[in-house]
Amino acid sequence: MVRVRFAPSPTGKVHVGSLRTALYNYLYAKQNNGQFVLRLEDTDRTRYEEGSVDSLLHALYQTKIIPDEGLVLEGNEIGQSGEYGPYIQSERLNIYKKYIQKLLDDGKAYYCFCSKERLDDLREKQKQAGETPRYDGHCRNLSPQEVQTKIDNGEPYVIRLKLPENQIISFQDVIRGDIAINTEDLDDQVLIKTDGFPTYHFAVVVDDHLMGITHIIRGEEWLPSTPKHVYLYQCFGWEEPQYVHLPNILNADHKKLSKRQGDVSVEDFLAKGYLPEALINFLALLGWSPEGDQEIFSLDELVDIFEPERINKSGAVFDREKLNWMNGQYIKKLSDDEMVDKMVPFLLKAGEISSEDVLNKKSWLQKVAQILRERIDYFAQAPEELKAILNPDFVMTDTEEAQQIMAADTVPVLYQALTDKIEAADAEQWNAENAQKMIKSIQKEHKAEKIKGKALYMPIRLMLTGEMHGPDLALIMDVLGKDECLKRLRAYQTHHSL
RNA sequence: GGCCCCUUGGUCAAGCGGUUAAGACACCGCCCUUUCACGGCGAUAACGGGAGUUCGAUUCUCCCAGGGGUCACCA
Repeated sequence: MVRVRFAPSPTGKVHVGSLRTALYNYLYAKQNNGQFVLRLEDTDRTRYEEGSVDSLLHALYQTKIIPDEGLVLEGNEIGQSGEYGPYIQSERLNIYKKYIQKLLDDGKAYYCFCSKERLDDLREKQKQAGETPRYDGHCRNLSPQEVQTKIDNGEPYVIRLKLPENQIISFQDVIRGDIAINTEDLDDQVLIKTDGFPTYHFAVVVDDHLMGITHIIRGEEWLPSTPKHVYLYQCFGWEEPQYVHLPNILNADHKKLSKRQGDVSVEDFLAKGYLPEALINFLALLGWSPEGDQEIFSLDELVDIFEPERINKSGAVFDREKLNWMNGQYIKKLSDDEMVDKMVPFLLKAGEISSEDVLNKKSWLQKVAQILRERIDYFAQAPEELKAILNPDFVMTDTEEAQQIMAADTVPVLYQALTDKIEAADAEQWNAENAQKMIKSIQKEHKAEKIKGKALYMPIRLMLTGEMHGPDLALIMDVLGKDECLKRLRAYQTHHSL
């Protein structure tokens, strides 16, 4: 039975790198009919951020990386489900107490009364001497009596792991193979802090074992401390899990992707109108690739073809361009209704449409959405893309080229012809097809003036939208409607006295 | 600095001793087209370096270099 877990800390919004870790865990669990557990590692109360559990759950549920066990969403409430709870580490303090006692009894851990000042001082001296900062074992061999006296005196203490000297600890990583580290290069890690909370290194081992976790799929930054975890498993006589250390996700500068450099949280990407499916698809292929050339995969397909053995060893740069492309692929496949649903919030927020429009102009919105579909990578681009069409108070582009086009002596003729046609048009029959016919008929009727091609379309485009570029003119006219077209034409005329 | 991990085009990557070293994104060019976008076609572009092993190394071994991670009572 495969059991995996995703165990983030509630320290803010969920990072896309974390989402990838969660995804790989999820994929592996699903393809093996195992369980995907969500546990909260909240042993550092100083870093706790309000609301992060909420955003964690929502990020996971929106992207469909839904936990089978542990922290789950029950309706809109956060709950815990499963037989191995509690799944929040701060609720498991008594459990850690029990297991640390066993370590203490076996002489595998010891009390340490060193003050923060002494430790800082020590570290500083070691650094200056060019040595690797490391605990010097000051309290390693205190007698039970000394320990008892200090505890009775109320001296604060931590409990440290008593690492054996000069011993090789080795383990297997599914991606990287054999890894061996000498305990001389490791520190007597603090297991229990002064406040009685466990550190990550202790809690993770106890919990993973107690929760029956078989595979630990996590970020590469944990690789150097894994020997400590392995040693703890050995101390307890527990079966070690399989380790899978994922390569980092990098910035363009090849540094670890960090919050300092733009948006990196799942929430940010979704808020920009990236589709959850696309984000998942992109993340899945960052650091892993299946056989073959296919690149667009649903979550279910990913479950089928995921192979941890094919995960790459080296870090992968998070390429926004490729994500944009992929998201665009997903947008192109959206239905009209889905397009409208996704697009509307962004247009509303930008004030390009009103909530009345949303209620009353469904088919109109669908036309707008169709125009939009092939033109954006993510929905936050929608207002800008549609601005020239939706905003009646657009500003005319004043490039030299545009001015030249509008200075042509065919423009007044064209203006008049178009205005006449539109006025004569049946508002009931107003659509893209008829708009196109209108333009074509102008071309036919003004062969003599050579009003065709660019000289025909570009002035119309400029008069109606103020822009030289944009969607098909007939589509624009359709969306604008008869009255708005006339209004814009006349506005142009009054401003430029044709 | 110690330790650990990594190293194929700008980016993601395939490759697992013998290949004209895939494919995708980006970039550039052409086509489609009233413009832009979409789409289609095409071009440029890579095995970090040095020793081995081998008939033959991108692929195996070692060394070096470069990059990253980690050295907390943070995870």
